[in-house]
Amino acid sequence: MYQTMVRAISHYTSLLQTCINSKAIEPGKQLHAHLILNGLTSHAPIATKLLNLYTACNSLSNAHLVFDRILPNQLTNLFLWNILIRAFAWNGPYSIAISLYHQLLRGGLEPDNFTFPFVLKACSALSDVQQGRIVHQDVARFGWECDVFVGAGLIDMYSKCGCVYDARQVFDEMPVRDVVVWNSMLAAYAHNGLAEDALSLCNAMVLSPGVLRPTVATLVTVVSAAADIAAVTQGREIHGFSWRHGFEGEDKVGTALVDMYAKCGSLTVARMLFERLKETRVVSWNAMIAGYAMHGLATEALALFEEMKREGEVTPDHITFVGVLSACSHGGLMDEGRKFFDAMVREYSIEPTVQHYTCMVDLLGHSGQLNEVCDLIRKMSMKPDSGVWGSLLNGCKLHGNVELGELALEKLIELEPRDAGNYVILSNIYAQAGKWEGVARVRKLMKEKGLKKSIACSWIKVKNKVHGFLVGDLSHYKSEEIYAELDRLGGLMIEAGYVPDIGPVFHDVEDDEKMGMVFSHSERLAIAFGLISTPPGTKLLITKNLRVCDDCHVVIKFISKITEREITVRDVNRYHHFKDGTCSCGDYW
DNA sequence: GTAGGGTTAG
Repeated sequence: MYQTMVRAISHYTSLLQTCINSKAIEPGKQLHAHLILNGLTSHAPIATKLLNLYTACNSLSNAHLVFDRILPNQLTNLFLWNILIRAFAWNGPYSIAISLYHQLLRGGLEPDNFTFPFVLKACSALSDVQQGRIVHQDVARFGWECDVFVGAGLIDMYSKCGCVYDARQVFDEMPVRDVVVWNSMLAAYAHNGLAEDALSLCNAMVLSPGVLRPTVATLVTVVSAAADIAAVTQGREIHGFSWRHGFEGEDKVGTALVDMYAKCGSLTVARMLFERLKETRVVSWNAMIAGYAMHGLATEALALFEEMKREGEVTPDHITFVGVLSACSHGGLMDEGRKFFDAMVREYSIEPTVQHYTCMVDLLGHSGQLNEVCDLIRKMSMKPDSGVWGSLLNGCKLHGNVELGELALEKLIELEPRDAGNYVILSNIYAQAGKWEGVARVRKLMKEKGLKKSIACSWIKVKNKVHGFLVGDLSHYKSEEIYAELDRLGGLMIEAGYVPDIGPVFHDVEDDEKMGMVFSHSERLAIAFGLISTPPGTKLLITKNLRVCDDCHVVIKFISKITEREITVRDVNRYHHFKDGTCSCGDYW
């Protein structure tokens, strides 16, 4: 009798394995029904296969059902728990993974080095750091802190919850770290806006005596960190490093490099690397298209999109269209933008996301079709976010529409009440329209809420050192020469026909700022420093944390002509390439 | 028999 049952179980497990291999859920379900009739579902080998089948086919309610029928004596089988928790941690609902974990503990079982990474993944997916900390305590309680898999899981959990210092603490306390632990920590920095820390940790990793070989993931992470802060020098170093270490054929690294060079303004290099990629993948096309778009090179972006369609090896996805639409938006190509938006929905059956709507609002807003913007916003299937209202507000600023600007700010206050930048834009709209009482009202509102405009700051890298400048900054060791250079250029500019435009800006500055601050805006200081510190003809790259103001934009155009320099300013919104008195944005930003 | 990290937009 016992022999027969063992044979039957082995027979069914192999049948189920066939179903798992081919993800054949229907035959699997028939087998399951058969097994229920024969009372075999509670046997661990069968239950395991059924669980595997349903998780492989993403049929989690069935998996749960199987689990519930497992005999009480099988509930001590940790392996079964682990694969069930894994199923929910990977596919959701994530909260079920967590409640199963607690159920497991209540049943008196001890989680192991497999359980923790799974349940931590569920915490990450929910960004639930409280739950994550509870699990962390359990990790310590059960003595798994030194396990590299568990450690990487903890670092990743803290990182995804935005607690990068907790992640670092876990990292520091690990006695032995493998390459994935390092990669997790690099990613934690990179994804939490600490690109500089990611880059220096990468240096430490490469130099550390453990001789850890970086992996594709290491390089992809740090290249994208360099891209985030437009650190072209470090990006180039990593590029060289990856070539020397045999990663030149790795397309994923290649794509990250395409993105990095594009973000650093070297579009020719980006394109060259793009052409050298071996596989055709949609991410690579997207990176290149978006690269052109962010520099206002709409023609190139759209030509590449057409080429992508012609080659037909990859299908455009929703991110491709964010690139295409933002190319249209930055290039002021109204009709094309509409055409692509329609094509996206009709030909490619891509549901527009809020980003696509933001591009369209930007596009329509720039060309002054503000009523159409309102129609579009009404038609949206989701709640407009701050990006959408912010684009509308910017459109109102460009076209001096006070009423709609007020509406947009109202919505923005609901969504991000502490963002001073929005108030400043509305205040500028009032100022342009000569409505000084409106300016005063906004200022009062900001004061009541205790909001301060964020301090403008610009950076420039000269000889591998980053120099930062605040508005009106006098702290730089070359301050005197910087202001002298600005004075000298100011004279030349006026000769060339420059008329300062400080009207709106005067009403836009902080109360404690003095009139005339516009002459010492941070980007001008950074540019002047760049000019006096580099040989003639050197291109300058400046990064700014806010938008470039109207007057600075005019001034930089003059400077580019007078000094015969190419100047790139990467503001919070886009890139401006100044050359020979014009800007790539076509004065349109 | 189960496991951790990575690229494009915003």
